[in-house]
Amino acid sequence: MAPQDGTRRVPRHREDTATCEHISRMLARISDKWTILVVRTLGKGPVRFNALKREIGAISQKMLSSTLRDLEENGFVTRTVTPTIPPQVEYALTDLGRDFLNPVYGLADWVVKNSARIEKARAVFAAK
Amino acid sequence: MAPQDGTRRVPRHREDTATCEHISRMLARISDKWTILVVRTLGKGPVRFNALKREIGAISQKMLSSTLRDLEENGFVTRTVTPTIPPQVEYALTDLGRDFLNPVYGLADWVVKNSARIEKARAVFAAK
DNA sequence: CTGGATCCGCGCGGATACTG
DNA sequence: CAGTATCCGCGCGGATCCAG
Repeated sequence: MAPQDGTRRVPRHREDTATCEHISRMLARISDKWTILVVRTLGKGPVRFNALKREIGAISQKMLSSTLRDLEENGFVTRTVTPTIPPQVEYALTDLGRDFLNPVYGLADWVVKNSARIEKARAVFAAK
Repeated sequence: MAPQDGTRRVPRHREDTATCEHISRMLARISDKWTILVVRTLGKGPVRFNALKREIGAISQKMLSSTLRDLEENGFVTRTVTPTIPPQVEYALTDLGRDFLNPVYGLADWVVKNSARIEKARAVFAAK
């Protein structure tokens, strides 16, 4: 990602518009207010539905199930049902899901490292 | 971002919930359907309002101006007005904005490289 | 315990008209 | 040219109720 050669570190124009929209859709998919929190919690290991809900806290059951369904649909999460009584459902990250965490954390690290700069910029702007 | 030591490449639990929500907010900010497209276009160099609009094509002027205002507020973009007649307004990325492109492209690259895996997973899920 | 079904308020984003 | 103002439809997400 970082430049290995001597060129400027300004990212050049790499992808066409169609690809860029594809990326936008992907970003929209992961930034729907809950996905990151869910994926991060699943990163700690397989969890059952209500444990997951308790861990996250603020999420409604509707949003949790729909978020998990999306993640499953995209191949980031597996859903394994044990048909006991009461039923038991465990969610876990797939290899793809764990792999996905790398670029996401790359972005997360950037946000953490630069939040001061952003806050400062926001303060400057607010003082206009 | 990639592990330099010998540990597993599975991302560990690094941030607390507050930080994670901060990141989610940041992600929401950049994935609002237009931000990536705008930032990417600005990455090619300073552009004036209507040129930007023409370049992107599908965006409405309301969304373009509000997207630009958000980017300016967060310190990713500068807005320079030349009070001629007719007026002239140029938008350009700041250092922070260009720097931000790095993790974004990191994620973009991942999406490009793994879109086949995702599409395949979606196909498998659709066949359920 | 694990959700689906339904209702509803709110905000995003598009369309249109107008201004300096 | 570079926007602001207004209206409006639609979908996200919360709350609640119900089912296997």
